[in-house]
Amino acid sequence: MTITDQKPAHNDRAPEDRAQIIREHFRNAIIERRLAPGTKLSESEVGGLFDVSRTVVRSALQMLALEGLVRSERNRGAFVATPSPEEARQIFAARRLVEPGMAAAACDRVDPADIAALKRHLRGEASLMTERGPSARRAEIRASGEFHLLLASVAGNDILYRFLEELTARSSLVIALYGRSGASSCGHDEHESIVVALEAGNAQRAAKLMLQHIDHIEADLDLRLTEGLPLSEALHLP
Amino acid sequence: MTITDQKPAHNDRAPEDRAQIIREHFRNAIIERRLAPGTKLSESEVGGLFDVSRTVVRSALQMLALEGLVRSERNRGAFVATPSPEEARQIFAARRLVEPGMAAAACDRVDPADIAALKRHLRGEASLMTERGPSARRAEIRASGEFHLLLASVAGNDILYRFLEELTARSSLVIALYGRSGASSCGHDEHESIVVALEAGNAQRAAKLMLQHIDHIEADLDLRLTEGLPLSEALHLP
DNA sequence: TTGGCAGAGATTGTATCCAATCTTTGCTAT
DNA sequence: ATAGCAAAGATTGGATACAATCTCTGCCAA
Repeated sequence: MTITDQKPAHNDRAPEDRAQIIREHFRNAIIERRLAPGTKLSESEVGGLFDVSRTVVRSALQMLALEGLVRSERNRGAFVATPSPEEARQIFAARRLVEPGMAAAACDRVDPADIAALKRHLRGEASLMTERGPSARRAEIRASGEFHLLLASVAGNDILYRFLEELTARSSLVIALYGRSGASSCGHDEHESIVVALEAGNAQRAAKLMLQHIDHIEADLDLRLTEGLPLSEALHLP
Repeated sequence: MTITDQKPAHNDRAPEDRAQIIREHFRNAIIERRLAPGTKLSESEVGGLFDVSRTVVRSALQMLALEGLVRSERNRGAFVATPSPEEARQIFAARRLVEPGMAAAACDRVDPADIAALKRHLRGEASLMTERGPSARRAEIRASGEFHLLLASVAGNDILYRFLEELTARSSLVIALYGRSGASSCGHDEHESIVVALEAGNAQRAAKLMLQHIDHIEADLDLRLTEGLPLSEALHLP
């Protein structure tokens, strides 16, 4: 897998902030696992692909580094992040801390239009699960994370939304590295039951289901592998 | 108040990442309210003060913008952020969601050395409260936020620590704008009682006290003032 | 054969230069 | 006198050029 998989942005109607556009392209590529952890992101190469100078590429890479999606080493370059098992644990600990309360908050503010949007999303997830092929798989991974973001937007807190954007994206990296079953589709009906709780206005139940859901995602990980072997991280390099 | 209050970094033993150094200087200046919300941060001027090119200043400002401490307007420049009342509410909502659980987590992982560090911090806060002068006030504001960060480091989750760094810094801006009593010292004994709960290993009580503490900080704010008057934000400019 | 060293090539870090945009100032016409 | 407009100045956005650092390759010696 190389960064050449990345489609260049055609800037015909986007005169504003090209760095942001590049950032989003990489974000999507990382979430959908078209870019493997550890992939080198050369400034010149990226600049060539998007037809911009290194200046704007550096800006995009800096944003991605602050989000934890990219690891940037001085005088060495930028690489798609490879979260350690410890980092993975912290990511899910943060999600366990934030998301149940957020689901409860969403429950208090949800309106019929939100419910409709959530159900529409569930139908999309379901139809993706029936499709075959790697493209559908990618879309499924992506949709699974977006459910959590949709919930965050219902809760109506931009700051938490941004935080969860970071956490879900990094979770995708973690699942790519340590996921056992490969597909993270296991949780679809859990999404569904959370929406049911939301529709019923049962905040406590929504929070509890969300906590269980996160636990299930984390339970599918195998974080033992490189445990206590700091040098083994390097062995992941192709 | 101008950005000239900022002391330049002498880079004699810091050959690495000057942008990071500049970022931290601004972070501290904003937290300690030496830089007022809305202050213009001109790239040339900052570059002159730190004796670096605009390139590295831009990098620092971009980091600060992503943290929410600086608002960056295209072709206009960067300004110290002026959080809206709604933004302030979201910041404290996020803190209410995160910090009680974090206090509980800290309770489970705390060791005697942590307790000692926390008590040392409390003594520092107490002694600052007795001192007079704006310098002591600044240090007090800063120390008050650092208590929460200290707790986050006890909880041992780097990701939450970074998130809370952002939230406490932005809270400082909010208090500068909407704080009623000016001094945020009101909460010192609350810090103390949280440490007591921690020492007793009572996680539930620590969480409850933390929630109350955040509520008290927020209760000192007056968020009505500019409510519903979008244009009044501009009137804050000197 | 293996270890180390040196130099070439490649890549990042920073400064500077030019273009685009905004702001201000001063003039003109109503 | 005031509103509108235009040109000059200032500031940011982006590209390029140069410096610093790293990596890789090949040679030499043990």
